[in-house]
Amino acid sequence: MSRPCPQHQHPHRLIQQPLSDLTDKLRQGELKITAPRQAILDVLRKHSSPLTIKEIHTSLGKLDCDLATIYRNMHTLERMGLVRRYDFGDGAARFELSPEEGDAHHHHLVCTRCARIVELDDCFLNEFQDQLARRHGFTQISHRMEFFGICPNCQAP
Amino acid sequence: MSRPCPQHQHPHRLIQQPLSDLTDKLRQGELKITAPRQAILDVLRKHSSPLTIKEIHTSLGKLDCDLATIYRNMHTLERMGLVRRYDFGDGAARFELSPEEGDAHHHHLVCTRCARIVELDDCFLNEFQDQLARRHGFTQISHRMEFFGICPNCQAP
DNA sequence: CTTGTGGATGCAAGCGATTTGCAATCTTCA
DNA sequence: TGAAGATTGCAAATCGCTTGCATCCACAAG
Repeated sequence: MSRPCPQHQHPHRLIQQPLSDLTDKLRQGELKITAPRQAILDVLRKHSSPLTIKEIHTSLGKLDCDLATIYRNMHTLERMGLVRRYDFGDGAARFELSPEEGDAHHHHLVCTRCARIVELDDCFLNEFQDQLARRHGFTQISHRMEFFGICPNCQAP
Repeated sequence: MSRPCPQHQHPHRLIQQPLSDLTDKLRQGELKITAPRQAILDVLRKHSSPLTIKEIHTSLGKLDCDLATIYRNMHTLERMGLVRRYDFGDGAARFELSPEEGDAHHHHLVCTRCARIVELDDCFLNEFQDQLARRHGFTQISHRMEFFGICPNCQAP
């Protein structure tokens, strides 16, 4: 569903080797392995919570690539299913590495004071979405859901 | 919680008359009753689904006030609790009149093709939020949740 | 190892939504 | 009616993000 062009299989991809590394997945998606690309994935690997483009950019440090490059890459990686996009409603998209194949997606609990992010368990909305589909005749139902609050550290003493 | 300056009660507000009209609520919030303000509320009253700033602006028709005025007013009205802000992820905030006092808030099911919006029933997340609060020590938990899909009319025949 | 080709990048300009500074205007209460 | 402060209009600025274009680089074919 998020894998592009399955009909244009290149020879080396017919060998179904285990794809343990993100680099392999890049190759599998016909993407060139470039320095910015690898660096971005490294940054995401090092962080557990979703990062904004700006945060990714500063985390890149010495490999100071253009913001446009990061924006373009996030689109590409998202289209490939390697990263997941979140929207916490503050106007800046956030990205994190997709959960391992087969894992359900999850949601977040965000502290509105310090921006600390708690990753919640698997999503429980599948059944509800099925209900919605039946009741309203919609197909391909998806959702966005995030929780906000004030974390223990930020509550007045 | 969203009512500002309760200590500066003006005489006429001490008479607890029923506030049937939004105009009264404006007055109660120490807001001046201006033409743009009334017109914006009229527009929202006439529409059942959330409107973007642009939609509000064109709906205003002959009372063609500045976009900045609408933006500023939406902030003010939101802060007063008179309107509610929604974010469907397309980069434009949407607003609708707050549900009547005591009514639970609701969520939306948005068609990603024609933008048709189905208003869903009362929200069922209160209990889950309480769990979150207990488990993670957060307070004042709120959430955003919207559903997306393809409505019956937009599905290929 | 050299090379051709298309994808990828950097740079700068552009875009849409939203915000803000400021002077002029209007609502409201005394 | 008049003063004080809120509100508006206008224009410029911001912010996140996108795009056009020339250059560059990864990579596989020779």
